[in-house]
Amino acid sequence: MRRDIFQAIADPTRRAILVLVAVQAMTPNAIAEHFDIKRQSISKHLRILSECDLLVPRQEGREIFYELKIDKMKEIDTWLDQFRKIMEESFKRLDDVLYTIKNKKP
Amino acid sequence: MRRDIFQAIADPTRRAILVLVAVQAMTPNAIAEHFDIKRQSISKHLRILSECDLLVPRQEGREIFYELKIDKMKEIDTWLDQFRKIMEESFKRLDDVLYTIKNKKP
DNA sequence: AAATTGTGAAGCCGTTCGGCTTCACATATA
DNA sequence: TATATGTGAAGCCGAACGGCTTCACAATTT
Repeated sequence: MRRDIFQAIADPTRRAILVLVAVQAMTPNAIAEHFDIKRQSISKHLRILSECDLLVPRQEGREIFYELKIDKMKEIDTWLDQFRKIMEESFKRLDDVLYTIKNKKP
Repeated sequence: MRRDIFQAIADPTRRAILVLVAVQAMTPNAIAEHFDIKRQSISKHLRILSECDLLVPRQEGREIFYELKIDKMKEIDTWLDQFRKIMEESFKRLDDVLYTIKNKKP
């Protein structure tokens, strides 16, 4: 089964859960109250998010609080870095071109 | 049909296509040569990426070059911003707590 | 005009996904 | 002990996905 962060955040419900939990760790029931979805379905999402290490469960008596692992979110940022670098290179090449044109002009 | 950037980048092949095209605009055939996948399947991915405005086709004679629209990638970055802000707030609150503890110590 | 090449669209098939319902188990409360 | 509550797991179903094959069309080349 495909299980990576990108597949995990592909679902809008899961993205909403992440935002919710980012503010404050919550139990499955508390999370479900914010959606028009049954608790069991939320649990499925929580399992996927946990398997991807985006969430980590913390037992407290008979309740389980799900907490965001912000470090894992950085992996997305790291992936975006590729494009920042590539674009940076492009602009640099463009600058070179412009520089060459400018210096050829006189 | 679900069609947003997050669903688009959920597929590893599509992520690879984006990286490839980021460096240099390419035709479907040229892209397909980098994968062990039929050209037609690549075309499907290109259609999805185009529908999400991550790529834009540029006709040149009978060839079509697909180009990255870097601006669209920024939407992912914008989404990540939520978490940066939330985390910032958390640290600020933590700082407040530490500051209070420190000042109560006299 | 005829043949070749680049591309997209349609349809098929097996797999995955997202929701639901039902059941099982562990913890807390009476 | 008996009951209520919080949670996860399994199974079902319809929809979507990712790959494939085949076909159709437009632009180029001969």
